[in-house]
Amino acid sequence: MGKPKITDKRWSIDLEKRIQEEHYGESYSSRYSFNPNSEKEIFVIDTPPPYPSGTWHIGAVAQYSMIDVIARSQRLLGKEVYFPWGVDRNGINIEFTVEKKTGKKMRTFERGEFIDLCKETIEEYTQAMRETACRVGLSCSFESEYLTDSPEYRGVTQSIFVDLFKQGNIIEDLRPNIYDPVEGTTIADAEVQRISRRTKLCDILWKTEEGEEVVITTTRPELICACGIVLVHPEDSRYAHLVGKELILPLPVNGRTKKVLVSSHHSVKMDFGSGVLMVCSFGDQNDVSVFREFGLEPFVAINLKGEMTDISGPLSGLTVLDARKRAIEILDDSGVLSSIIDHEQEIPVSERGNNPVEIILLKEWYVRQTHTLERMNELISEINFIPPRNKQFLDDWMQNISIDWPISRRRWYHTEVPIWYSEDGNKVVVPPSGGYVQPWRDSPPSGSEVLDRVTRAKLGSYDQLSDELGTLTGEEKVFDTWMDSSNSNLFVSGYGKDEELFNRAFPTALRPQGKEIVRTWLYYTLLKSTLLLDKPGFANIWIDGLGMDPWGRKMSKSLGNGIDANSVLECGAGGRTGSWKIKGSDGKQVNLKANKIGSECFRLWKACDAQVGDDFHINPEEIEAKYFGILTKIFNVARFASQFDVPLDLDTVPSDLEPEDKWILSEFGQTMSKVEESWENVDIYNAAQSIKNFSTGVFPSHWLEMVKSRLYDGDEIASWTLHRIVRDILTTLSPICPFFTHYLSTTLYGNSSVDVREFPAIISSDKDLLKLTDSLIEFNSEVWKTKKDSGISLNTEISDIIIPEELEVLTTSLNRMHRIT
RNA sequence: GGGCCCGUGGUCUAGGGGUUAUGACGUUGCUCUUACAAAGCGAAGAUCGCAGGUUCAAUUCCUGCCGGGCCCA
Repeated sequence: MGKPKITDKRWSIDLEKRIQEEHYGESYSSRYSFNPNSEKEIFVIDTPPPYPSGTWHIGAVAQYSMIDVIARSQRLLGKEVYFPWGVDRNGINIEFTVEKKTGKKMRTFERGEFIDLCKETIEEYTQAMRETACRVGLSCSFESEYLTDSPEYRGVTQSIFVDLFKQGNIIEDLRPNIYDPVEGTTIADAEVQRISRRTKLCDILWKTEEGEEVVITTTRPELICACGIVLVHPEDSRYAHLVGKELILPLPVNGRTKKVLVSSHHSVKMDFGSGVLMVCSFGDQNDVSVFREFGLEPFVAINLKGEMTDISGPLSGLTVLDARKRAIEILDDSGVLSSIIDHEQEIPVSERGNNPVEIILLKEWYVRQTHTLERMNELISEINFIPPRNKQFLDDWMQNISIDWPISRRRWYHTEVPIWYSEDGNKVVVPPSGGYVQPWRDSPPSGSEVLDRVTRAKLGSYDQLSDELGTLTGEEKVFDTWMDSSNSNLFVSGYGKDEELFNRAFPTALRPQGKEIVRTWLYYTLLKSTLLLDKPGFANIWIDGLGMDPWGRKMSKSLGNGIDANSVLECGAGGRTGSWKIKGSDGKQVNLKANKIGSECFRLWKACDAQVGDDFHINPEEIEAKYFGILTKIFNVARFASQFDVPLDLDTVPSDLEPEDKWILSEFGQTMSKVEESWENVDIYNAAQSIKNFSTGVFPSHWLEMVKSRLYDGDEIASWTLHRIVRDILTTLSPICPFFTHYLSTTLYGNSSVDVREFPAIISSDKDLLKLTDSLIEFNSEVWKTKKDSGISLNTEISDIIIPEELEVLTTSLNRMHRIT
């Protein structure tokens, strides 16, 4: 026994930062890097590459820190873990940022210049994001960082496109697509959001050829020129006589018939407005399916700039909104506007630009998906979902898929569609796999292939046939960013570059992600695995809930309830406290304050406070109040232990353990089996709870109190038991609190618990001894209570205490502990 | 309009057909006992959202309703 080796009085954020800085030094990559040639079981985690956009959302950081817990716990179980660090940098977000910064729209730039600007800008954000990643303690392979806008990553996306194209699973076609006219690009179903908005609901008088008046209710009078059919419900007796007749369009049109047929269809809502529906190409998805069902030729009413075409007569050249106003004026002037009322309506907008979208006919590239859903479901059924119920999000989404996935976009800072067209348009040139091409400014590289554009039959090599193709046109369009993101599991598992690794590592061991991107990232990734390899993409899929504000609402800018990740992680550093102003549920501002949180407390909170898959409330005040004390407690247990000499051999169990030592080792054994099982099942919550309960509960309160006098007497057996348990607690807690346990274990034992690659051996689990626990706790409480009630301090001697029969084996220690005479 | 999740002491939360329902924070009383007052040891505090149903037995299963949230149309 001597002075405590641990000199700090308690855990602090400054100490945490000091350890962190040391940790991310030279030893870092040897600690956590991935060895693909390892004999151990390979465990590849397909981490979600975050998108750098200024600040990193606290909910996402919380989620990410739990992925780190999984990575570290799998290492502890002896697996060779690849925890990649990727950054998603393609996409319209960074284009918006650059547009905002420069005050100029993308298309006013030269394309190459704009791309360079995007790259520079995103680089700054990438750096900040990496710092936060380190601050929260991620044990990623930062040294092999991948960027989705790198030539290497984009090259993989492009070769997968070529493979799928040759297979026939990628096609080009002229179809109605969802289009964002402001940003000038097609978007996919998954990128559409709905917002509530006030619109004008117009009742318009139409006339049959015979002059009978019919009221049609619509929010889109400007689309009358694109009307292909008018529908009533088949059971609506009010309008049965109209079916088969023709109505005259109430607005002038250009270059099309002025009459449309009335028919019946079950999709019509009888009680909406007049119950008569005009179907135009294309107001919404229903219109698309009606046009398809009735075999109607669509009219092109809106062009790529979002302006009305010639067909709209007097509205021609106006934007959709202006055209709507003008249409209402014209209808009013001609006396056919019977009423106009304000109406609350959900309208579809683009997720990225928040612009109302239109459905227009466009020639785009598609990944075929409707034909393969059944096979996909079969493969998905082989995957383990954590928690199982969150598979529902995927099932729901897949049930509603009815059209192919449009993958081409008319933007710039994305991966280019790697294809060139021959002068006659009948042949295409695709690049060899491995490289990255930019067809809008490059010629096809040597080794490219020439294919028939329709049949995809190989016609020969580009090197031989280049003279016969005429002037090539490079594709100008780019890919949906999900086309890149959905290769992440292939990319990190070695697809196309390390076949041996890929065979061992695929299906990828784990896909961790939030439930909000099931319909995009998860779905598209699984689609690719099915089409390309006919395999399930993953062994396990871990779907976590979302970080919500302290009152259970989604954090968003408009609600003013967001919390910045760094403000929580830095809370308490250098004596600074944290303070957050958040709008409460009643709309009033609420002030939250905390003195110290940091990464270790933050991670402990997330691990202990929410079952995976549930949405979690983030309240910094609560994080500190509930979890900092636990760190203090464990810190002090370690500090207490540090005043007793560490036995030379902690691995060999002494033969002369006292009964109380055997008992606590059994209790500990039970905890450890539960923790090991939880780590194996990727069950962070139960692992965390078990460690926490043991190390702040029965271990210090009962066992430690019982053996204190033995320890002070220099009893080596008690000291062995103490150090063995403390060492193993630190080891098993290290996935959750890596810096905290690193510091304590290094100081006490000279080895860091974050370097352990084998789960600690379980010493004992004697069922008979475990039975003692309840009566021991009860007995101790009674003695403490008795002393308290009689107003004597705990170290005062007491007599007349009878030790229960079942605790007889512990008599000596209990007598010394309570000073029973 | 549809789907999914949730509703357990003041707050957050575990659990799950069957003896007095888990834990934490907060509240409160006592205690600076050779690790720990940024702590310890006690205490109080819950008709498990409401109404039905199944059952010998429901907080747990079922139905409906109410409330909150997320997603989709």
